Amino acid sequence: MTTAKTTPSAPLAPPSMLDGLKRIKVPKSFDLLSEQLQAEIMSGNYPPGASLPTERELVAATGLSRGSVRESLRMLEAQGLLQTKAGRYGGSVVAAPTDALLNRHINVYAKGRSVPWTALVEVRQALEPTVAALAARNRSDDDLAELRRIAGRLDQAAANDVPAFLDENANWHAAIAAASRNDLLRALYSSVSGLMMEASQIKNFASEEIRQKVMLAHRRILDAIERRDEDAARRRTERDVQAYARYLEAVVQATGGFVDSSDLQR
Amino acid sequence: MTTAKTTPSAPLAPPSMLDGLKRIKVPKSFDLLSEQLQAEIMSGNYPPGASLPTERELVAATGLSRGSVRESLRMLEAQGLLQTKAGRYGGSVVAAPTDALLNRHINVYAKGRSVPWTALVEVRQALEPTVAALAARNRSDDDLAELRRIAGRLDQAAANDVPAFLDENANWHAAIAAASRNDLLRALYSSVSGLMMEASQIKNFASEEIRQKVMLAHRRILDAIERRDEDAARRRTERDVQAYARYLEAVVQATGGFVDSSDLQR
DNA sequence: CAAATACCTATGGTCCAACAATTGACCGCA
DNA sequence: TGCGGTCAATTGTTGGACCATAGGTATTTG
Repeated sequence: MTTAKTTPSAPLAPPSMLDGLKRIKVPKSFDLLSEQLQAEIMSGNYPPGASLPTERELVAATGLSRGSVRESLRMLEAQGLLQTKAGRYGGSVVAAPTDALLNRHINVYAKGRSVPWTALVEVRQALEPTVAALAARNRSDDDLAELRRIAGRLDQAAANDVPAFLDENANWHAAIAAASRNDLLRALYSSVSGLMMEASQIKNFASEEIRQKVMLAHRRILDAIERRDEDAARRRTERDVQAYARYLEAVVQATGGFVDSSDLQR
Repeated sequence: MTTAKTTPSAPLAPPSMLDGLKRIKVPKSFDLLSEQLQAEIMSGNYPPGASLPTERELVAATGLSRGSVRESLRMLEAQGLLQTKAGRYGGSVVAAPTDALLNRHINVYAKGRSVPWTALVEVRQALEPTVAALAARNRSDDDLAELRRIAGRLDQAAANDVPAFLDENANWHAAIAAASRNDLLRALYSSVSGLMMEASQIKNFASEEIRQKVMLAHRRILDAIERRDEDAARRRTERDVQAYARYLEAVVQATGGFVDSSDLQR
């Protein structure tokens, strides 16, 4: 090393060899393989249903050990990209990511970051009016029939059966989301909605009065969806969601505490 | 076996032993462990930063082999719940799920399911007005300064530097999302927004005229955010997003084709 | 001939043991 | 005090072996 390194009196600004260097991350073998496989799959060369090579073939192709190969496969499996079957003619098959998987990941994110309850309400506030509007636009007759059935069961349960009411309410939201005919929107909305429901149950949110209001609100929205009136569906949902948000705020004020998702943790 | 099994003339309705049985799914060891660890982490007993037992301790505690334990850890790592370091005093520590991870999962979902471009637009249409409104409500002075800087660079790039323009536009959206002070909303919006940007780039969407309109729209929204005018921010964003959607529809009509996310796949 | 049955075997699932690579802490020296 | 080397615990990776699973196929059976 030259003495210039530490002498402050160096005549020229010493061009350090360090300049061209950045943080070096040593990749792990299983990371490399899993990224490679993921790229391959997402490139479209392996559509859902396509079979991956067997573990032993991957071992031969990559030069890695079977353990490392398996760790890579587990990573893709955890992301919902793969599904693995044992036995002869088994193996790993490319899978279409499911709503349930995305739901889990959103759950992990929300709980892991302790996303406050208010934030969930805000996201719902953003999504639900559009969901309703799209449902009004794209619903099928079957969707409508299903919504009617759920609304009926909701009416029945509203009077005395709180658990059933909450359950049917969840079904209601899921059904509207399905009717919107937008996979991504449905998945996102269902996740957030489910997260909130969970919180509502814990907070014992379904008073008699609330249940009645929810019921009526659903009826009005159902009406708009039936008439395929997008604007009405959107406006009515906006109103309901805002009312809910205000009510929530009042409750938070009343209980004086800050309600966050840690309440969700059993 | 009794002969009654196949005789149709059995006097009584034969109460079959099969009645109480349902489909049995044999669990894999690594699935069991990973679920157990995930439950433990999400229960809050292990907040981000907490250390998990070492692999060999887990082996001792569970009776599984180290390979199975490692496969479990890889699954959690792929979900963003863990981060593992090698070396003495290394090991697995609980991590707070990052936006990047959720982004990846949403990408996997959208591309894996070939979510059409129009669906992305719809989700954006749902999220962006609320994002803008919340940004107007919750922005800090630093947020505002950052937005101003980006708007300035956007103006500069609009005339001739399309790549820089697209880049700064992405920054703009990210900055607004950050100013909304809602982690989940920010993560969801950034993901969807990024997905759309990618598509826009490929479709060569940034004509001179469009760039000018985008610039003006941003200026108007920036103004509303500066004045902390939630309603204005929401309304203006709604208008812009709708205009964008209509423009998109026109382009789709013109090209005559159906544009879906498979265009994103290289 | 048809149906039930018994193998057959390729594939993932699991375990074990060993060694390599990594990395923070510790210690000794100048 | 600061620097460098050593140490040791922990993950990373490999190889091999055997078990469990499950679809196909041949065989037996009626």
